[in-house]
Amino acid sequence: MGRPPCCDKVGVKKGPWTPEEDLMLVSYVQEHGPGNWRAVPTNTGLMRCSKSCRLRWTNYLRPGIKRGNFTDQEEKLIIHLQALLGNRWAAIASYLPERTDNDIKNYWNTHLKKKLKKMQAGEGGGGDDGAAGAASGSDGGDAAGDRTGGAGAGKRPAVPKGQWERRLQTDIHTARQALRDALSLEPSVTPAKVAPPPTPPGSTTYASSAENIARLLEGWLRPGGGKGPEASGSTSTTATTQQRPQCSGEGAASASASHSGGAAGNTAAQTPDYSTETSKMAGSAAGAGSAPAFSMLESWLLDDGMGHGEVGLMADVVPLGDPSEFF
DNA sequence: AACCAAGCCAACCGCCGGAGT
DNA sequence: TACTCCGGCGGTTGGCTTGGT
Repeated sequence: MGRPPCCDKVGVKKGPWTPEEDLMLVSYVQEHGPGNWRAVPTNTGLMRCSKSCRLRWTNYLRPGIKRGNFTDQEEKLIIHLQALLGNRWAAIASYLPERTDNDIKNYWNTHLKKKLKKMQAGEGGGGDDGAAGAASGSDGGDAAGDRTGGAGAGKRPAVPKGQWERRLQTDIHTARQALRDALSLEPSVTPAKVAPPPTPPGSTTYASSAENIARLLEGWLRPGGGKGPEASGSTSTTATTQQRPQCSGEGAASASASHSGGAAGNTAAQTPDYSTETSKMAGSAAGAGSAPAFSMLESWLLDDGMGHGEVGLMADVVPLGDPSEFF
């Protein structure tokens, strides 16, 4: 009812984030932990909407985020989960702790949708149709969102959150089965077989403090070093896939050590606790690829004992153990 | 070499539910 | 109980990049 906008539109900066802004945000989160986003712009001097800050953090600066290079297994997982859950990207993302819902959503919209369509067009198209089949069974990739909500704008599930979570829990077993099927279709696609994504050049260790981040950014901002500040607009691509993770992920890793629940911790899409991963990630950042993640996936699938309907299973499985196995 | 179209992705927008007062 | 605030989610868009002509 007449709720004011989350931030005044005047004097609020929009558009791509600059490295400086990222730095400010990361530094702030390091100090205070994520959450209380409302206070972020005022406390940091960022001319950004609180929402924008949160988004930037969760989609980009948060530790443990892997960008680009979706593996076959990830693809399959997404396809299956999408078939099961519809366009609940946050829920889907909770099964892929390294991915953000935005990333998954984008990937779905730009790649997977088409892929599935193609597969269906080519029908019978054997190959990986284990996955495709599952997806096509439900909604064929398009308009998937409608399967959930329907009501009104069709934006929300018709069921309240609690119910949705319960439903998700019951879906877990179905999901598992589907995943088992998918993976068993290609038993040869073992972690070892999956070519790890190329190691980003210069990915050594991570910033674990504001200082380090600053140092990283220094190189970043140096005119010679890549695209320079102006390119910040395109924090995208180049800077993104290579340098950014260094500063963001790790820098923030220690930050989240202090994140005391803040905003986190209610739904299935809950973000994992990164508090332990800081240094470990550094070591593994070098060449991990995604293979280990799928070892975890496999063990998750095989571990029938653990599944008492926990939501955010992967999130449970993943960060609590040894994160280094993951990244 | 220049132009155009398609693809991709980061960010924005609006809505909703939960928590707090 | 009613109201407000805040954070989260999914859909959509704008702008940059890449590929084709």
